[in-house]
Parts: sequence; C-alpha cells; structure tokens
Amino acid sequence: MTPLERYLRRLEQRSNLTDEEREGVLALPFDLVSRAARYDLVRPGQRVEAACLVVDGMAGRFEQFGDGGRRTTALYIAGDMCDLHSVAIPTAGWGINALADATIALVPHRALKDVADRYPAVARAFWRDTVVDAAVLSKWVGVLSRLPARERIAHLLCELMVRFDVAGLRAGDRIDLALTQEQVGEMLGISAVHVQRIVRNLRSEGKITTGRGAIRIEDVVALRRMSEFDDQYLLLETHQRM
Amino acid sequence: MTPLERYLRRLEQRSNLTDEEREGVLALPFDLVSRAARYDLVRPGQRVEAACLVVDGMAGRFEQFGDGGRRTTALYIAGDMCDLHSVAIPTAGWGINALADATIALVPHRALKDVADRYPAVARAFWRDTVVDAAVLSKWVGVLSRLPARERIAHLLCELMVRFDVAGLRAGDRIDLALTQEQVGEMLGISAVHVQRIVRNLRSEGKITTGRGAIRIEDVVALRRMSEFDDQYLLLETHQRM
DNA sequence: CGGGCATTTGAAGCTGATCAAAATCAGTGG
DNA sequence: CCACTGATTTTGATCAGCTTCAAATGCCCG
Repeated sequence: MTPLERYLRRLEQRSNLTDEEREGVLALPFDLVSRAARYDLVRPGQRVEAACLVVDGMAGRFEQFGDGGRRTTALYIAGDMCDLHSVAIPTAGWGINALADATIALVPHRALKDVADRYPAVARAFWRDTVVDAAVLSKWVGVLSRLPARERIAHLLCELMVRFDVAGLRAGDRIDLALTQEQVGEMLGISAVHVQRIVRNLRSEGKITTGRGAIRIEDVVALRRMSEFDDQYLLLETHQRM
Repeated sequence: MTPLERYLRRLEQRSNLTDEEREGVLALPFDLVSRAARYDLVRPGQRVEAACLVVDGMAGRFEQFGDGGRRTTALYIAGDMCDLHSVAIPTAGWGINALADATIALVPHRALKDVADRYPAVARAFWRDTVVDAAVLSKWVGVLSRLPARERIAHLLCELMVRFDVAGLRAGDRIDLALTQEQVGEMLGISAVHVQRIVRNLRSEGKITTGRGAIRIEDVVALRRMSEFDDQYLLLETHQRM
C-alpha cells in the first residue's frame, strides 16, 4: 500500500468519495523522508508548508512548556496525517516529533489546498479528519482527569488496538508499540517507574505480555472494562456527503 | 452586540473576510434559547442538526464514561461556537452542557453549510475555528499530564483571562467565573475539597480574590509564571486568505 | 565484548483523595 | 423580614497512589 493509499483509506473510513476525488487524493505529490526516533518534524512556533503523513513508525504531537519541558498529547500511526490542521493554520503552536524511527511523507500545503479547492467533498473530508483528531484529544482530557494510572494505560492500549485495526495494521493480538515506558509515562502523566510497575502488574494478571518493543493484548475484555473504554469517541461511522 | 456579531468577531480574529462574506455570516438564521445551569444541550450519541453558539454564560464539552460519569474537557464562553465541528460530523461522540445559566443561539447546520459553500473563505474560517478548538484541547492534555493541581488552576485562569480579553468580555481584572469549585475540579481532575484549599492558598498569597461567583486576578504575572502559561497555543494571529 | 539505553526493584516521602462535619450563602415561602 | 432548605464552601484528619532518588540488572548494537 502506498503512503497515499493508506491516507485515502483513512479518509474513506468516514467520508464517501467519488472515483475522481479519490484520484485527486492519490495524485498528491510528496517527499518521502526517514527520521530517527526523537527527531523533531515540526518545532513549536515554526511556519510549516507541508503536512506530515506517517508512512511507517509513529509520530506524536507535543506541547512545549516554558522551561523547554514537553508533553506528547497525541499519537499518530501509519496512515495518519499528523498535522493536516497546519493547512488551516500554518504557524505551529504545537510540535510534531518522531516517537520511534519513522518514515514520513511530506505533503505540500499548496497541493492539499488545490485538491480541496477542486473537490469540495475532499475539503470536507479534510475538515472531518481534523475533527476526529480533536475528538481523540477531548477524550484524552477526560481520561487524564478521571482515570488513575493503571486505567489510563489500559485505555491507551484499547485505543491503539482499535486504531491499528481500522487502519488494517494489526497482526493478531500484537500491537507494535515501539515506545519506551518513559514515553508512555510522559504521554499519560505517569512517572516511568510507575509505568513499569503497572506493566508488571498487568502482565502478572495475564492481561498483556510484552517483549521486543511490542505488546500482546491477552485479555481485551478486561482492559476495556477496567478503563471504561468505548470506541464511540473515535467517530468511526461513515458520513453522508454533505 | 448581537450573537452573530460576537461570533463574527471571533472568526475575524484569525481570518480575513470581505464585506460580502461578513454579511453572509451575519445573515445566518438562529433560534435563541435560555438554558439553566447543568442542562444538556447535546447528549453523547445524539444526532444534531444545529450548532450551539454561546451568547451568554458558559458551556462545556464533556466526555461520558461507562458508568455515566462525566468530565468536562473544554470550556466555551460568549462568542464561541461550541460544536461547530458537528457540521462535519453530526453524530455526536461528545456532549455539550450548560455549565452555568446560559443563552444559546442554535444555528442550523443547513445554513452553516450553505454559507460555507457560497464563500470558500468562510469555509476555511470555520475549519480554522475547529482547529483552534483542537489546539486548546491539546494544551489541556499537556497541562493535565504535567502540572500539579495548583498550577493547573492557575493555567486555567490565565487561559480564561486571555480568552475573555480577546472576546472583548473582560471588565477590569475581574473574570466572571460562574463555576462552582466542584465544576472546576471536575474539569481539571482535582477533588472539590482540594480545589478549595488551593483557592484559599492563592487568595492568601494575594494572587486572586474571590466573591459572588467571580474571581479577580490580582497578580497575573505570578499566575503566568507558576503555570508556565504562554498564549501561543491559542493561535491568536490573523492568517492570510488561503 | 563493551557501552548505552531501557527496564526493573527498593525505600522514603509528598500530593492529593476520601470521609465527615461545620459554616456560609442564596433562594423560597410563610 | 425571617425561618427554612439545599447547595456550596470551608475545615480537619486519615490514608493511598504515585513521585523521587538510587542502584542493579538486562538488552541491543556496533
């Protein structure tokens, strides 16, 4: 699957497109780049002229604080356009970082605007895409303010499982979570030490198994129940042409 | 200022519009309704056909969890269109609630789509508006995962002060925070009891004073510093016509 | 084989939750 | 105008979850 085919798949998950519109998306130009883990794709305050489509690996949106400290606030997997919103607002108030080694397709804003102008349905699909992004952020705000550490981690795992599934990326029960426990903690507001204790705990209870940078979900039902996970917020339904 | 003038003001904060486009926005039809505090304007899962523009009072976006428990994840003040995103995705995965007594203008999706179709610049302004909403959510994720209770509250106060300012709603140093301490706690993941202790503390340090449902900011500088507040995430710059 | 990063484990201490109850306040009806 | 009611704020005491600091072990890669 080419980078744009993956992205098209994501768009079509929620928006109906005609053949012509599909072609328009697939014809988007892009530059393919490889970035090592921790590379900053977009720095806060920077003016950007291309959006980052994750082709392989993982990327994250982060907020930077006064003292240079950061927090990852959103997670992007293959097929996600990390910062499609930068088309609407090109002066970044956020940052994008390669969480793991990643391949990224840089898609020029110019081209994205052109295809959106030519095909209004594509423009709406783009808008929808950023709305879904916001819906996930909203859920995370809720999760962080409501659930204790254990449940937060369970919720994250459930979310990723569903997103990998929908994107057609899942191999069995295995999730390729190429994140360090430190990174997970930083995303969920938990210290690395405590993340480790929780992981050990979940493992001892037979809910997950871990190994070589991947996590295997052994008991989805338990994870969903304990974190009150409900995928409604991922807005997975396909919508009418507006 | 009429409801739509307020909203137009918000749009023009970030997007340049022509006279004709302005007229288009101002000509939007709406139903004005009054809702008591705690009224649900939109329930999770509901299919909505109008967006909620806050005319007076406050509204909040909330996430609902398995057991019916809720968390407010975003806050809307006069001039904010709470759920403009519902135009793109009308089946709500979220909820909207009147946090305090509020007057709301219900603007039909149909009319919003029409004006967006007629004026592409308005469509982009709408997109931008939802992107700003997402930017605030992203920041909150960062704040919740990084800052301790005291600093969270300070951050919220700083954000509201800036937003009230930008919307032209601020009277002196006074912020009309018609929220109970319980509500504040529920938004920030802090128990009501602890919110009270922090408020007392901030008061004793001369940073704020409180009274009759309002908060007076006495020492902005201290609040900004302690919460590492930087308004960049509010994306206040005006952008070119795309 | 060695170096560097990630994970793992232990111990001590703090932040903030929870429970319980008193004091204050706003609104209501007599 | 005052007594009554329910909600909100305030205060105290106890306790759990999680952080921090420190150090050991394990793992991957050059």
